[in-house]
Amino acid sequence: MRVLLPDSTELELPDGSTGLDAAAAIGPNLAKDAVLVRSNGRVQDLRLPLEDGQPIQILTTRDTDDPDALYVLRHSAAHLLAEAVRRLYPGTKIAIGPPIENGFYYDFEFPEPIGEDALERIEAEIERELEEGRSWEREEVSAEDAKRLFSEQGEDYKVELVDTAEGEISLYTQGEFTDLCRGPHLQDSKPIKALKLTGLAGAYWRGDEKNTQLTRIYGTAFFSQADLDAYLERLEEARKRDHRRLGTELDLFHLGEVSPGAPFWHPKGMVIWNVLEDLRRREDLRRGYAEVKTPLIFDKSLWETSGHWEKFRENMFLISDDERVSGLKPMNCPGHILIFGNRLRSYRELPLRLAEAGTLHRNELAGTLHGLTRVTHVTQDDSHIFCTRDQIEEEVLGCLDYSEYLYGLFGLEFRFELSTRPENRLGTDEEWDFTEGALRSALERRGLEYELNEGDGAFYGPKIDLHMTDSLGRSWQMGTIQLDSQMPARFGVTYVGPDNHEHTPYMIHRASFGSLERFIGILIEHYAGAFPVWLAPVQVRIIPVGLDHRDAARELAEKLDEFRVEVDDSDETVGKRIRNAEVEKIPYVLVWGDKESEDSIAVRTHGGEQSTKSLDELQAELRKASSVS
RNA sequence: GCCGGAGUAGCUCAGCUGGUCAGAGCAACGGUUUUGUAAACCGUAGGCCGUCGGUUCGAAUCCGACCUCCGGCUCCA
Repeated sequence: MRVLLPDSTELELPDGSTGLDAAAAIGPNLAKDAVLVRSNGRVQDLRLPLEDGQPIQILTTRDTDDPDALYVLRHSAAHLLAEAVRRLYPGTKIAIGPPIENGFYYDFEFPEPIGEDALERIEAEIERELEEGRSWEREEVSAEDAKRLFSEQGEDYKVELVDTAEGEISLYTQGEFTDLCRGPHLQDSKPIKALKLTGLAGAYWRGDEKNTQLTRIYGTAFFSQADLDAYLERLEEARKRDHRRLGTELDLFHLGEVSPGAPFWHPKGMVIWNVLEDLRRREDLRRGYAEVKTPLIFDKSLWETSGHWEKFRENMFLISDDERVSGLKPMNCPGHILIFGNRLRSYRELPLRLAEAGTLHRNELAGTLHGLTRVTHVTQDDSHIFCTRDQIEEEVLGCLDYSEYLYGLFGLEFRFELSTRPENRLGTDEEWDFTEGALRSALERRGLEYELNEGDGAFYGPKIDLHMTDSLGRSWQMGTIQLDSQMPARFGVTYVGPDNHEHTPYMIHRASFGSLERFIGILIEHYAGAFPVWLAPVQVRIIPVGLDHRDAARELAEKLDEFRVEVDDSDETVGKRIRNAEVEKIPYVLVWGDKESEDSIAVRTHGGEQSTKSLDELQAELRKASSVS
């Protein structure tokens, strides 16, 4: 057999050769340092036979940044973790332990609960394993043998995994520890030069909260101590971007115990909020949305009609007095449907696009709140488009365009997900074929890449969600486009078609920012608090050098009053006031003293760059920087 | 809701093997200084040590419950 090497040369090998054989044929050092084989984008264990005629690439311990090489390293590290836990805590059952982005974890069922201090002990045990050295043996067995092995060991979770496994069953053994595993793995533990256990958490077996909760131990591993140090440093840097921290430092908002999950917006945070609101209002107008406002509180009967009483009551804040039970709205759709249904509608009015930055309240499960990105007081830039079947695709395209335009303004990176019919759903299969097809077709017509999220749609229809990642790598759902063929029918709203008959409209739920709170949280992290001029709460700060310059500084501020300008004439040195402006991340600082005039203003931008500009030049520059789009 | 942590001045944190343990820096306030591109100097004030209960002669410190926050799981915009 022969394989193709990355430099395009061919390598002749005996039939049935493995990746390790290939590496050895090239050189003994390569064989020693090899961690896995990559072929056509697929990774493969070194111990497995190669396919004839295929290109291969041997990854080694020197590929320290390669995600595949790191995955293998961390996967093997997870097995060391499991071995250590089993030795230290007899009777512990092991579940699964995959590599993940930035590390790995392993899930266990401990006989007794463990605390965080256990991590040190376990880490020490892994260090001991590393000093001793471990090597991995791969073995393929029948499902029956695998089940026998694991049931003898009392490893119920592994037995269950064998039952649901597809394809070959393979085992990896290191030392006295054998695990069910598809691989690939390292040859031995030498490449694991740095390892750290990073956390402890509860996690449900197979991700289902109805199952038993296991204890998950998180860790990470690298090919060198320097890489681990660099990773920890990056984490620390990311923490500095955390919007919760910056929200306090920049005096944008605060959260208080008296109203969990409901932000108090401070003046500076409110500036950003209003810039976004203005932007949204302008775009809604431009794109043919009509703004409405609907009540916060609705009688229970409305929620029964909408289905929220049945499906969403757990997440609703309820109010009751002697007279009646009401609920604070968790969504705007019922209100908008009531506006649509308030009088007879004609097909000539469609598509009817109603928009509202509505205040919603959602009583989230304790333990899920998170700064601005997960709140109980949610402000959605919500709109509902009532349209005919034929209009759906065009409207979805319009929503996609809206989202891409908005996120483009901020230079945000995001990804689309298409969620399709869930098991628990309303409507016929034909209906779902049509609605899913319409969303897919709109995505494809715009040439957008998207991930398919099968079975994750709403009970009333499929949806396209826009997802983003925060500074610590957590993924958040932002905007959403949901196609709904059920809600209008539940409310019995109709329009009169050209055939003079009544028809039920389709409804598209669309939010572009998603929630203003979450969006601002993400924005703070995206800019690390250093907002561009058009978003910055304070755009320009003027610092008079001495007492004599105060009046001139105020005059200058007046000439720049189309911008958000402040004069800092506090009794501090110039150096201190500059520092304060830098710490507050104000984009423009103007120092005004004896040397300055309207023809020559000392300009300092955030970060320290200095220049001299005339008032006209400065105004032109600021106008450009503060305009949206 | 579940698992593991944590809650001490406005902020960041020390004190937490029970007994001068109510502490520091920054911020605030007062005074001196009038400043030229990231921190002038001196002083003052500020805390029911998250809340409630228990153990003890004595609790910020030990125990319990609750609240909130942090890291995850689940759920979600």
